[in-house]
Amino acid sequence: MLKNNEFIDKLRSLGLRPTKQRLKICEVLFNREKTFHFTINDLAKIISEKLKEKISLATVYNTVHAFKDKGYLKEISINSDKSYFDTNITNHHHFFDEDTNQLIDCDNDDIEKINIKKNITGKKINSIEVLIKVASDNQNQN
Amino acid sequence: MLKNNEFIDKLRSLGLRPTKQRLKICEVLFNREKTFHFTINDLAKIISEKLKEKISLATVYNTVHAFKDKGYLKEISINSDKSYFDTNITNHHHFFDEDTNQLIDCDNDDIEKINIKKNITGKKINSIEVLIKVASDNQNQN
DNA sequence: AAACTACATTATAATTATTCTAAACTATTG
DNA sequence: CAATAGTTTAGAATAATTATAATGTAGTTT
Repeated sequence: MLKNNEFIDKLRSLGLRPTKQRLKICEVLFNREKTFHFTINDLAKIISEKLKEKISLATVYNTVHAFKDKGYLKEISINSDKSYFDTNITNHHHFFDEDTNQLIDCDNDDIEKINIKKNITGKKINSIEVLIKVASDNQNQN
Repeated sequence: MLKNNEFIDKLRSLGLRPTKQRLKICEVLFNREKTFHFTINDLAKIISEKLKEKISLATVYNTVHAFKDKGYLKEISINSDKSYFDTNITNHHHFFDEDTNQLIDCDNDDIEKINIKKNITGKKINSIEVLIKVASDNQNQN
């Protein structure tokens, strides 16, 4: 359970002012056992249900994007009409359960190192993301 | 250069009626040397510029989704406000150039086989997609 | 601590991507 | 060629996200 002061320091170190709203959002996002995968809408819903005072949807968007830009959150590549974010900012990959539309972290140790033999000239690799789509192991699968 | 008859046969084999609109879209998508990465909007623009007769945007959506559902197109997972599609339906991976927002096919031989040691129980793996984000190789990179 | 300034928050409007609707149209089958 | 099931269409509807511009607040200066 992180303390408020820790969030204040963290935000300051990122060059973000520790406002009331941002601290609340930190609590919701980072006071968890497991990493958290969410859409802006998920987050807004949690906030509006848990918290007495409301936070404007625009602020939720602003905050999530500020956190992402500063590397405090990670955006995940799945094809979806919404954007997914992840509180786990370490290099890791994902399973995507097509039955339930759920994202599941994939331990880095569970995938053998990915070796890219050829790169685009003049470019450096910023990230390598693997998305493993899974579905229930039945017949008549599409 | 594929002939109209080939598209007609292909569509029939997929259980899709070969309509005038679908055949035009086939020409735009599949009469190319290289595989083609596009958004619906890209495609709609090409159609409206190249073709005399217009195709309704709804039809472009319908067609692309029909093609995708039948496995004649592939949808690519990148984080974006739009969906990207690919005329290359074989198993392959992508580079995403963050400078230009361009998708580039990654030859399967250019990535060593990806070994997943642990899977989700009761689920089968439908696909493994790797997205390698690259950007220009300068200092002061974010 | 008052005043200042740059950054944040807010409600709302605007925009963008996509899906829905229901009427008109057309490919296929008998 | 008539019937019908699948398609196309324009436009409305929805959903996610971004822009706007006024108000508020954190951090700094005096």
